[in-house]
Amino acid sequence: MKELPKTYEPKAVEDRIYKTWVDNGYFHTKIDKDKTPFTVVIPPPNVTGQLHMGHALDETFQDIIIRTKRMQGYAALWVPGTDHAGIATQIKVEENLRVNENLTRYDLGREKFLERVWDWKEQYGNRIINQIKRLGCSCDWERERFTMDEGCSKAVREVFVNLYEKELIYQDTRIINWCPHCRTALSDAEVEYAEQAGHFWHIKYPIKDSDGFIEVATTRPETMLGDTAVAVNPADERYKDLVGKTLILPLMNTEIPVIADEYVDLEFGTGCVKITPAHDPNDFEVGKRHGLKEIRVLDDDAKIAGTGTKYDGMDRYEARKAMVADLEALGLLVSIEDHSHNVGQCYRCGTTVEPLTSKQWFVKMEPLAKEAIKAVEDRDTEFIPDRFSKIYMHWMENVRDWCISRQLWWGHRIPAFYCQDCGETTVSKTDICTCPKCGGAVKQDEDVLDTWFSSALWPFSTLGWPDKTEDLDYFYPTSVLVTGYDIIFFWVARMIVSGLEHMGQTPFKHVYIHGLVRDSQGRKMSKSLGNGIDPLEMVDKYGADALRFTLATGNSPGNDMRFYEERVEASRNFANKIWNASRFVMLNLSIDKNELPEMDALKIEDKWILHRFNELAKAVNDNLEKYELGVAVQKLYDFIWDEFCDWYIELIKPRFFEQNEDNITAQKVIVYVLSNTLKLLHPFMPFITEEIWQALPHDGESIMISEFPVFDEKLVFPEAESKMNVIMDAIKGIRNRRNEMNVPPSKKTKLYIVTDAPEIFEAGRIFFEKLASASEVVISADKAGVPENAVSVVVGKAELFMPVDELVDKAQELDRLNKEKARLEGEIKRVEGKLSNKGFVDKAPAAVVEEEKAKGEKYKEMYAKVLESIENLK
RNA sequence: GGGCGCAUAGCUCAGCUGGGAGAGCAUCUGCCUUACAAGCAGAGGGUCAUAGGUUCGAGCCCUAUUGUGCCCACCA
Repeated sequence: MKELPKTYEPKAVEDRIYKTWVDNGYFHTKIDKDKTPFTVVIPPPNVTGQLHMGHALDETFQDIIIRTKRMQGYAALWVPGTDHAGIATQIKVEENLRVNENLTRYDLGREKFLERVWDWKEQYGNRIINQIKRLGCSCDWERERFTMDEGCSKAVREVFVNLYEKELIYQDTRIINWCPHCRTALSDAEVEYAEQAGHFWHIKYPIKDSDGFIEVATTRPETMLGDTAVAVNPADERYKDLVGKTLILPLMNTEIPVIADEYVDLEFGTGCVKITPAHDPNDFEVGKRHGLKEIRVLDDDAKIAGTGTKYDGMDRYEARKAMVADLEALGLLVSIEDHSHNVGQCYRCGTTVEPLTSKQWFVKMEPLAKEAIKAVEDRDTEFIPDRFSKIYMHWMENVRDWCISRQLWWGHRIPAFYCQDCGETTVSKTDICTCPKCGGAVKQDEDVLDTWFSSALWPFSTLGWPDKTEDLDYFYPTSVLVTGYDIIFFWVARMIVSGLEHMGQTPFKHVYIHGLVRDSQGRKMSKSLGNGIDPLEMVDKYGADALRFTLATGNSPGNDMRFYEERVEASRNFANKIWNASRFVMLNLSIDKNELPEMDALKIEDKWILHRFNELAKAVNDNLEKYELGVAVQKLYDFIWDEFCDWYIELIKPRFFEQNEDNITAQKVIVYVLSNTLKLLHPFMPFITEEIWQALPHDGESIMISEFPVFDEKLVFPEAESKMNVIMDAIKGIRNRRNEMNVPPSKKTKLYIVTDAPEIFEAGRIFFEKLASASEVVISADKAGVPENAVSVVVGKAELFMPVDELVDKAQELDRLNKEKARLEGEIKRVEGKLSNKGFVDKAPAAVVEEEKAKGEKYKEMYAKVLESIENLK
């Protein structure tokens, strides 16, 4: 047996073990008709950066699930990959270009620029994959995918053409969200709203051929250049006579009508709303209803343009300032109120987005959403926890058409071709050069698709769709999707839509939603705050197992978690505890097979630990089945530390240090329990469990492909359990008593056990010597032999006495006994109260009633003993 | 404006379908006991936010309230 170091050194084992797993092909999942498939597709990390704690959490959960299922005998497939992350990546590369070479993408041109992005993808895509590997993730690397690889690109075009042909994709000029910094359209989901302090400007719009005017209130005076009407509520008595009149639009000096529309709120502002159809979503709708012109006054950089005024060329905020000043000079500015309102911001760069009309491509959502709602209603897909299905439902029910075109270069180019001659639009799965209608030259649409368009296809594009592959047939639909609540709308919802539409089946049975990882103060980890903790740094310092354990523990689905280093340290300590317990086992091992001994040879403590282990196996299986990962791992922790290490190892030490038959039995039991516990723990802490398992007698090549333990009828020993509980309670009672009296462990005392259940205590005789500092154990039915000067401990089924050299302080002893007496009186009263309650006895389950009765008996027994002790003391 | 979380020991959080409140860290006491001081043996500390209700029985279910966080929403 090689000498094992006293502390576990993850660095020395992790890379080596991971390599063996990969080399032996354990991660690669083949189609196996004899097995049930269990499929997980990874939420592909963006190729923009590096692994952060959120990824670590996400990957850890997935790996726990997939490793469990693999050990349970499923054909468990975890498909890895990365996302091209359109805007995010393009911004990064452009930034890089600007800083290093002082160039813009326009300087390079589309083709050259895209080469640069591919270089970036190569570098950072690989980096993040390597980081995932360091966490120990058992992905099938032979199936690694990228959202812009050939297959995924093919899927994207297939979907685009299909939807176009079904008229579910269309092109139209509508009001969209525009990010002037990224210079692209955004979908509604990509806009984040933030409360901002602003103003309400009250402005006079003169009435034509009159010296009267209408007062409008606006938060965005600069858009007034594009006003094409002023609206009032038709029921508003104040303005009834003005409807149909003409106003002179200040600064522009054009004529605009006063119209009546229900949209206007009588109570709000002045009751008169300036209508700017080209720059406000509501006004756009009002404009449609009234046939108003849409006049765009802001260009793609959010500068005033095309108005023919002096404001042309000014930035939107600069123009606002200038215009307010001019209005004031003209005497048309009535007042400025403070007013805070919601402002939309680009989710990538934070720039205030501009609603404006633009020609874009859209997905018609309503018919698709219907199916997606039904799928969740019918529970074809279930959210864990369930409350997220409500959030999903609400979004789906109110979803608007999805703007999918982006004015970027990095992404899937829209497969639409415009004829230069006849103007025909052709949407095609393959590139075309000539117009199918007139034969003229065509030009492909310059724009690319929303990055989420390709992500939406991920569960089936990664399995080979649109080709009818065996993989697709076998592994689709996937089993569970693990992701954070922050991308339910972006991703989960759209995958469900796509899966139903193109595969006719929802893409996953379960959606396991987790929360965000926050810092110790509950703040979101972010680069700008500098409060992020690098998961790789934690792996370096404490090991991947410790990090994984930390992330899996004390966490429940859907809830955020706070992360701080001390927790990883505690996890590392746990790993070390396992290491040392195993070291102890190995240092004392003479057997070379892992097999249970004959049942007849088992001693009480063996039966107890086997029984406890068996209960653990059952619980862990149950919890994992219900995705209660945090509960499962907590139970493993408690079992290993408290029951296996602190009790079982201590209990068998006397046997271990003697070379007899007993010793072999103990060895067999401990090897069995340890190796099987390691199996249960393996999905959570893959490296250390493998390392130890390999060193123990074992069958098979690797713990990761061994069988996951389940409940075993043979290992049910309830009697041994309850007897051990009596013994352990007695030991704890003695320890407690000795500690109270400041008796050092080195000072052994004789122990008298007065009991009417001597067989239990006989079986535990040696434990009292080793674990309760007894120099000698005397078991008897009465107190005849117990010396005068002894302190007592009353436990279930027995009274224990320890003679001490020092004189016992009678007053103190009496005080303690009286307290104990009062406590027991309380307990007895409570139990009797319960048992005399007819409702309880009649309605509570029999087992619960029995339990109460047993407790009552025990307390009464103890009470009698305490009374007796008090008598004796007097 | 609507919806959804959370409120449990000093701190961070578990607590699975209702059957006498738990962990880690922190604090206090004693231990280098031949696996582990990254450890061992003990201890202290909680009217489970508040008020009602259902139930034989509520941290858990229902209602209301307070505090706090998040998501959604076109009030210019």
